[in-house]
Amino acid sequence: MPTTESASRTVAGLASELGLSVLRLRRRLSLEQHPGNPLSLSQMTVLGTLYRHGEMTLGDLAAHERVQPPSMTRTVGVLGAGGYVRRHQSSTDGRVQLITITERGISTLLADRKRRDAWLTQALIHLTADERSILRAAAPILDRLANDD
Amino acid sequence: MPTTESASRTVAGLASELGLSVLRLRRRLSLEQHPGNPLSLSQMTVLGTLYRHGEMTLGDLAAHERVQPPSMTRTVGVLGAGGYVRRHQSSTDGRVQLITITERGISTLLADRKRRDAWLTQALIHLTADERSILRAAAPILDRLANDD
DNA sequence: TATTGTTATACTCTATAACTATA
DNA sequence: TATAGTTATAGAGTATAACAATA
Repeated sequence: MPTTESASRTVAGLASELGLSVLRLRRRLSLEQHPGNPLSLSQMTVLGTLYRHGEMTLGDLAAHERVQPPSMTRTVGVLGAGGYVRRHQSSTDGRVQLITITERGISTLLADRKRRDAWLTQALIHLTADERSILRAAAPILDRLANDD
Repeated sequence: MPTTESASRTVAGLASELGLSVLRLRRRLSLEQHPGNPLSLSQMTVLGTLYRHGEMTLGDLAAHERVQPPSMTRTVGVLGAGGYVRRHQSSTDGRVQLITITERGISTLLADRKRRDAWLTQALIHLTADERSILRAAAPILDRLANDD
């Protein structure tokens, strides 16, 4: 029976193990973080992206989040209905919808993050400082893997 | 506007960034790895767990994968219909369903992993050796975060 | 009664295809 | 014609509630 350690010695093995780890952790994150949070993890990433990048078109937002436009239309629709984002047409191109995060979106994002990260923070506290350093170094690499073309 | 680097300096910030990174990478993995693969990432993790642990009850499998029993009933049903796993009642407890991976399940698991990991492997190749080392060290830590209580 | 697993049902996130409005 | 976004529809994966069978 292969173990994480032995399988990770090759690049392909690392890819495989990383995929499984990411899936399981993601599942746990979206379950464990939910109670009491008004927004899903997906919705929060959209708010986070808008918070960082400022005004974006719906298409750019979809591309950044790696979802298809109809999916983003829906997500933005829900966020807009809740008052977390605002949309307005571009003055130079009537087809384009520009999306911005509202004050309410920002405060919700920050508050939600706090609550949402509670258990992961708790879990991280139980790691050694070295292990946290590894994760701190790994996070941006994971992000690049998710976003690079 | 916060950046990944600045936000990660605190434990809570690390938790937040890690959560976002994991979500995005997971989304990309399940999209990019799909074409040509008969099994979903979720189904594969079940096969992987059975491959490692050998015979398991449906309940233990659900607990290990962190899903509710009805979800696992469905997943195992699909895998059983495809001939990837076999189920038989416990001889000592008529309520218990014991699940094992079949030869077909094993060969499919190994073959699927190869194809499924193709793009991630490709992405990993573009990293530096140091970056790969970080991920190699991070994978088991992520797994512990996902599985520890 | 308590436990294991199943059935019935519903929700979230995502996709593709077809469409509208604008360029 | 081509592009930006929407509407309609569907599928995968998950959940909760209620149930059946067994302990």
